[in-house]
Amino acid sequence: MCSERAPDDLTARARIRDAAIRLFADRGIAGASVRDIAQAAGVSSGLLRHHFGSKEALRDYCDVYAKDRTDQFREEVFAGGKMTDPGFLVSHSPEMRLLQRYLVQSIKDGSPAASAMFDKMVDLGEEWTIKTGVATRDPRAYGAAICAMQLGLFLFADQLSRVLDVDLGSTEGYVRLNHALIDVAATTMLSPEQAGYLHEAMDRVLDTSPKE
Amino acid sequence: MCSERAPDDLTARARIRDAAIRLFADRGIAGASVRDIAQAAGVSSGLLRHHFGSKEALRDYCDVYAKDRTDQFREEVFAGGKMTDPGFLVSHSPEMRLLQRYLVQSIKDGSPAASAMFDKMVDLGEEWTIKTGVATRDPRAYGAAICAMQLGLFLFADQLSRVLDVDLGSTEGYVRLNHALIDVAATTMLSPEQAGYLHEAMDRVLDTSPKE
DNA sequence: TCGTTCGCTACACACATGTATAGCGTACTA
DNA sequence: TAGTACGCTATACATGTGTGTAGCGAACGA
Repeated sequence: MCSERAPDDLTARARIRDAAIRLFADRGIAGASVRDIAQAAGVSSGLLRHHFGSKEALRDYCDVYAKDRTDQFREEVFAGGKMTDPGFLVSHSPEMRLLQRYLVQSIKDGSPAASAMFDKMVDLGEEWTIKTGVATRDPRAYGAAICAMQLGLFLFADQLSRVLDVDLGSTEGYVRLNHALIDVAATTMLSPEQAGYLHEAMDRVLDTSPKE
Repeated sequence: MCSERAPDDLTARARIRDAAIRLFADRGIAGASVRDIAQAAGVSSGLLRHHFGSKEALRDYCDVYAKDRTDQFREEVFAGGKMTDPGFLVSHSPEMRLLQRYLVQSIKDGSPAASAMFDKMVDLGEEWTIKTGVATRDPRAYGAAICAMQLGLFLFADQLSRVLDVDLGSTEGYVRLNHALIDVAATTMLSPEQAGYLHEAMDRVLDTSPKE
């Protein structure tokens, strides 16, 4: 799709994997059947089983493929000397955007491999929070929250496309949303006074509702 | 659950609705079968059909119920004179938290009623963005983004619970996450210079990749 | 050249799901 | 008191799903 790829990677096995990633990303893991995937890859469903054994095993394979491919792409970008926020850069490639959508679905449904990736994301988010000195008493929860929010965004792509009246899969929609996200990251939605008030309110919640 | 409720609302019909909302919230719309819902409500699946006609109709009923109930709760809170951010307050009630989780699932899967609720959320977000003078050129995208991120958070509750090692369904976990969210809303993740640089980078993306 | 592996298809099995229908008992009413 | 509407169950049907198996043809090595 993007960088060089082994020629024999256009085999049926690779086509199945690509079709699976696309359908999983579009419909969620449970929403894509093995027959749909096989048909999208232009093969029989038996061949899918022949190559991967089961739907779950196919998903595992897609997990490691998506992770490896993403890491590889990230390294290429870094090696290319483009030293801006990697989190933003990675998603500029259509292939990376697809893999990202897939990984979000996979993380949401919670496979071991995907959960491990989420853990790593949160670890990085926590490190970043501490390193940059964000004003929070709970860097881990802070990092986890921004990770989950970032990922959650992808799950509402359809709704966002409708509300913004632009296809978020297109470059135009993608750029428009990212401009907004930059603004979200660069602005503040609560004043320190408001934040303090809300923190106190939350503590009161903890005190007044010990039951449940 | 929370405020007063008509006594005859404990009928099988109501139990089905409550069970549906709970299972839909936990497993997603497609992930909860009518048989599971019926069993959770302690009735036969035939009765579910007798009362609601179809799974889709049941979902529609849950949509309007959740919406009405949320609006009602919000009004009660406002009438009670507690004038803090309603967005936060609403979710302090366990029932409201459940309904919120249900609505997130329903919006994600995109029923007409749920889509209308998302539209309204985005409208409010846009208004708020303009009214408070947030520094963005695209208030609608800004409002839509924060709505989607807020909702998306709920879809990763399991992952967040694992990573933070606390049950997000408990008051303790809920409070901890909300403290972090307040910090996210009160802090800035990008300096104006960084934001400006990224905005320029995004514009360059728009220029350099007209194909696709 | 023969045998074996391998990519691949067709088909079948068991099960879950949404939907549909027949029928039973009770409560209310004319 | 007879009839009827209603709440409710049991069961069946059609379909889609993941999985399993039998078998075919080509390629490749002994």
